[in-house]
Amino acid sequence: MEPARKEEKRSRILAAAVRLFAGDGFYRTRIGDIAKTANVATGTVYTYFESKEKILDAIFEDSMEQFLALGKEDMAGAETALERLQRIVELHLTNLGRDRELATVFQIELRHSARFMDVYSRSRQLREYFNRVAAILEQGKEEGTVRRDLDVWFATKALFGILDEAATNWVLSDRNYRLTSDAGRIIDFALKGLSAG
Amino acid sequence: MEPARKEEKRSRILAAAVRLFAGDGFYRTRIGDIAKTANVATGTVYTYFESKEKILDAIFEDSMEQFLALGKEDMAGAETALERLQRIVELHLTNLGRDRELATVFQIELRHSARFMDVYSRSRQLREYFNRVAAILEQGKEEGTVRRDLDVWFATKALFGILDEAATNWVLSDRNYRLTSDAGRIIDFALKGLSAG
Amino acid sequence: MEPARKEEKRSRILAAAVRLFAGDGFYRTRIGDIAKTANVATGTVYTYFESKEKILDAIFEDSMEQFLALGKEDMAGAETALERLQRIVELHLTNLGRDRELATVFQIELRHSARFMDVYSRSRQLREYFNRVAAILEQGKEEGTVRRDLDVWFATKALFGILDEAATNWVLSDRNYRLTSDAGRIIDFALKGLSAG
Amino acid sequence: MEPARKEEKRSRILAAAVRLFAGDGFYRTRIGDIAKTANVATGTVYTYFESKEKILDAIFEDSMEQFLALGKEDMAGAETALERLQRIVELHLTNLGRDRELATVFQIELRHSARFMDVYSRSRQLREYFNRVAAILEQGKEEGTVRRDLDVWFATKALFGILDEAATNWVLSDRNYRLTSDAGRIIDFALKGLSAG
DNA sequence: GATGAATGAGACTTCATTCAT
DNA sequence: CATGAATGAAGTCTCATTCAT
Repeated sequence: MEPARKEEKRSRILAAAVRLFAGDGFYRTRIGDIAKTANVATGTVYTYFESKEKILDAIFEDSMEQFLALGKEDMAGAETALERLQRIVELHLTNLGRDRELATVFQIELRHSARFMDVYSRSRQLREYFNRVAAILEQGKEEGTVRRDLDVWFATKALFGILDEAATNWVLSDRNYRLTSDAGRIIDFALKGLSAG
Repeated sequence: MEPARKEEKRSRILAAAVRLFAGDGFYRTRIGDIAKTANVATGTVYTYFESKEKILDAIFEDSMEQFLALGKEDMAGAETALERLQRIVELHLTNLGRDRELATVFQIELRHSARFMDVYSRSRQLREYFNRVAAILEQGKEEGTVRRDLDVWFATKALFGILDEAATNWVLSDRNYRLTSDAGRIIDFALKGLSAG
Repeated sequence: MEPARKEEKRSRILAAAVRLFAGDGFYRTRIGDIAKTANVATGTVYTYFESKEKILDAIFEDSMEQFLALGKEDMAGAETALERLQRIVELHLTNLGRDRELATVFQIELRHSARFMDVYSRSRQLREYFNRVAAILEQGKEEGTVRRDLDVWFATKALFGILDEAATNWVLSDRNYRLTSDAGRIIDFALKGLSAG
Repeated sequence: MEPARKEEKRSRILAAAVRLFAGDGFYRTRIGDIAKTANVATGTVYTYFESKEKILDAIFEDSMEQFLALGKEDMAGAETALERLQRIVELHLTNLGRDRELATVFQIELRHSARFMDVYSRSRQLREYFNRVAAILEQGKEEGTVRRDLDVWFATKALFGILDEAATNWVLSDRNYRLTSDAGRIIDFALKGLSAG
């Protein structure tokens, strides 16, 4: 089979998995159902993925890779740290907000167990993402737009926590709003904090 | 059997479940193992809990209840919004930081699936917690220590996101630090934000 | 506890068992439910009966005993074989038709497995019953009202088969009719058969 | 897998189930034992049957279908109602008498509970059987060989009751006789009844 | 490479029975 | 005698994975 068709089949399996994981959860989704949804035979899934867990891994990796690539493009015109921060926040939200099912997998299904969490939190891609945010904050310090005494690594995690909470809330929400609509408030909070001073 | 002994057995089962859920994950933990760890027979677990999921529910509810009760006591001496905020942040971290296994269950195992997440995120206790934080921020607005234009509900969630991320990082971390040591940075970040201005 | 109260408790358990066996079937009925229905504790059931199966046995035996006793009384005025036959058929139907739940247990639940069937079919009481019917038929032969060439034992079983089928049909029927209303047709069929000659 | 091999495997499972249900009873037979006896893995049973109860259903349906088909063939040469009656009685007994284990399942295991009984007694196949017998009796009325005042439907059930009782007795009997040997007595009884007149 | 029937280990839950109180 | 919490063996069904075709 030519590579293009193979790749296409792999994608179909991955797409089916996202759909089903989001709907029924990782543990309740059966490989057979993924196969059926992807219009392949059960055994075929194993031609593309070693195990059910590896499918989850692949969803994470593929999506992160794509997200990081998008990030590179998207950052092109942004110069100042604040512009860049705004961009990266918007990208984070746009990216997750584009596909609720994928977002569900990211916000919930990828966090099944300590083992999973551990693997993902140590992943090259997530570290790369954190490094980019941290770099922006460092740049801000140099520019004088970010306060000198800020613990950059801590702030990076804090920002991630806020974005993550926003995304999870969106995924679980009954209301029908766009996730990106949170961008402004997130930036505002992150920059100025709560205090009146 | 006198109530005290019954209660004690229930606690033993719950404690065993926390230990095992934290170690092996919810799905990989067998009821039989919980029973063995709690020194009761398998069937006994079902005298106290309808199902494995109900055990998870009970861990959540008991711990949240205790946390909320603690919150009430602990807030006693705190008058100003900022004092109270400080207290509640410390309480959140102290409470989770006290027991790494329980924290693991809270930060990871309780987030198994959209269904679970949904149930927990809509729980009376979590809402009560959010309401308390929101009330503090409102108080701050009245005192003039919190800026007027702040979206209180959003800020509550953002703060929770930061605390949650800190807790999850602590749970997954190899380093041996006290979770409460993050309190200062969290307060600092939450109050002042990133920006230099 | 005085004997009367003991006996009464035993009866309550038996009555509860009949009700539940008829409704849910023997295997699906739990001892605990029988106890609850009888207003005693689970363990108490075991003071009166060795096991769940023994409860079934007791239902069979008690009811058969009562039926046979009734038979003796009831037969009093009947002299001729045909009168007696008529009486015994009516008694069979009246007795089962009186209590649909007990009838359900007799027609269905007592026939659970070859082992059960075997035990009941060899029971002293059932044999006694068959003997009485056979005796009536023998009497009929002597009187000249029953044909000489009849295989009495076979005819006894055949008659029982007809009664049994009628009872089972009644138990399973949706229609609301009295089981005794079959008596006439049964006697008619048994006496004259199908044939026109 | 070609259909023939699939069908063969299904049959093996069914045959194993008949053997074990007859020997140990439905409730005491484990799916794992059926599988072992049929030389397949436990899970394989579930490829062919949804549940243990469905296996029992399949035994009933397959056997009844075969019985009805046999009935059609066998009736070919019989013209008069009495010939046909004779044939159908013989067929009933031959069919059950051919395989004691299958007969045990039919006479005992299929009658587990009111629910089961209900389902089977309302089955298309059993009704078809009753209809055939009833049609024969009607034919007899027209021919003048069956008495005009006979309640045909009742007589059908009565005849079935006699056959059923004979079959059950055979299944439970220690003596080693052929079930068909009851045919003559059944016909005799059914035609002429008990009475001397 | 693709298929999907077969595998069989595994786990939750049930419930008859026991026994300390 | 009565209680009912505790026991733990048992069994159905599931499903990730394999492999012969």
